[in-house]
Amino acid sequence: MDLITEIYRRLYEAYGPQSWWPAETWFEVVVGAVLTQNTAWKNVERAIENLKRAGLLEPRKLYETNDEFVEMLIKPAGFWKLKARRLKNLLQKLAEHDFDFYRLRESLTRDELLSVAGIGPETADSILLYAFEQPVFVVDNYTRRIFTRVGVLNGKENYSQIQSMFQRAVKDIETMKEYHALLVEHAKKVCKKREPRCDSCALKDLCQTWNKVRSETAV
DNA sequence: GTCCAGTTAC
DNA sequence: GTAACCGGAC
Repeated sequence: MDLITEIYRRLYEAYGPQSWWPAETWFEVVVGAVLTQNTAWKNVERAIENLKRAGLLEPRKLYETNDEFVEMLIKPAGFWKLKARRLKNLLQKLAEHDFDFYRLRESLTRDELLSVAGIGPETADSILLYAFEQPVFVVDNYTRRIFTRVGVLNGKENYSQIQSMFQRAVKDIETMKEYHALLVEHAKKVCKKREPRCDSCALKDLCQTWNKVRSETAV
């Protein structure tokens, strides 16, 4: 069994099903994917709640709202001026498909998303996978951190190289959704940037970083 | 590498 | 105080 599959099994065993993305509608996934760029999810939740209360978590409504009002509502998520612009850019693209879920799911391509200013590979793939059920693996900073520490990556691979590696091992959409969610959970709870909790890590026996520390502190 | 630029964790 | 946060553009 390959390492990628084994790590999935370990994480699933440790954390259980995550049932991602945490959102009620496809459009909430889209908005959340933009707002969470380099931002703690807790702050994104506040921004989404503000949009929801204002009745703007609906594509046409948000598209027609002036930027200043949107900026005010999404402030808790940070980068507010930038992200209001990015949401508008993205909405303009969705408008080309009449904001229609089924039409978008049929015809919205990755290249189209990447052509939108402010939508990079991770945001595009999050939208494709979690909003429109397309089989793409989402690579984020957490994925890089965990697999670099374990020793599968050397830290110099680019996005598409890492994505290819996962997509060779994982084929079905549900596992792709679950795997990324489990990596996020693991990175937040255990494989943290500062003071990782290696002692309680489900991957420690597979992890180069952990084994290095162990061999150096052994008597 | 730097900017963006709010909120929490440490 | 400052590092970190489900990045992307320049």
